[in-house]
Amino acid sequence: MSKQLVVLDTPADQVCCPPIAEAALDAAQATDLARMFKALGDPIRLRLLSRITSAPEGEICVCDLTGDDFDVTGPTISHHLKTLREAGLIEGERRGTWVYYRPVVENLRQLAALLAI
Amino acid sequence: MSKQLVVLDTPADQVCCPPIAEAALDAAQATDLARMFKALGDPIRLRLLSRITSAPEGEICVCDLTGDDFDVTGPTISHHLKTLREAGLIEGERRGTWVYYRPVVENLRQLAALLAI
DNA sequence: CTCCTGTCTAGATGACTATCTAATCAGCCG
DNA sequence: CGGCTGATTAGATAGTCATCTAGACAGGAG
Repeated sequence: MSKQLVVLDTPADQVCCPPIAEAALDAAQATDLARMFKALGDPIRLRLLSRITSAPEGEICVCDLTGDDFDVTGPTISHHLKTLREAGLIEGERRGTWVYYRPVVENLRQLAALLAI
Repeated sequence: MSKQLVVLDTPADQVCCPPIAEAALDAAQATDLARMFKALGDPIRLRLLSRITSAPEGEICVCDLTGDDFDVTGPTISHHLKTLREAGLIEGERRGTWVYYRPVVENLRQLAALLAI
């Protein structure tokens, strides 16, 4: 089995929807959107996302995320990054030795718009 | 043990924070905020919140949420409402026979602001 | 008071998740 | 190639969660 390490998987693209206060979500929309919110529902992932979105260059090296700031092991960080990636909130790219992550802005904006009251 | 059914519990008041893209969240802020996002991370809760926030009167009777739209039992709906309530996203009040829920607007707005990019 | 309806709590169960250690893959350097 | 570092995957385990059924509580009607 030749499973490759594919960092750039393209997931959950373009979900939808007006603000939740305007029209009731249907089940299918809710399922997609809940996947994204669920990914935000962990303190470590939220901090990772914050570090990624606030990176000055628009992206950040994983090597800058595995420092002592988060007191979990490297594989755990990697697991959380994968969760954020599969939710469509970030995307990653390997360049030589290092892997860089950046936010998927339109999906983050969509979540923000959804909560606008 | 005289545990009363208190629908109006006051939880998680006023958490904080500039947009995640402006400054990295610290661990304490992330914990509070993740609790709210986690509550949004379930399709049924997201739909419930949508129904509540989009209710024409600004609130909605639980009896209007336990219909056939959601194919889970009444207690499960009740459980999800409790989760949303304890996360500080909605608040409820009994008036006679019925219980009404309404959104906690400032907390929803806070989440939206947090995701602004 | 007694019955009925609406809503919630309690307890059980199966599924999922966060975390770890160990192992693997990718790329660089000598 | 052989070894080194960065990052991910695999597999195990303990804890959490969504859901159900059964039972309890609140309030109104007879």
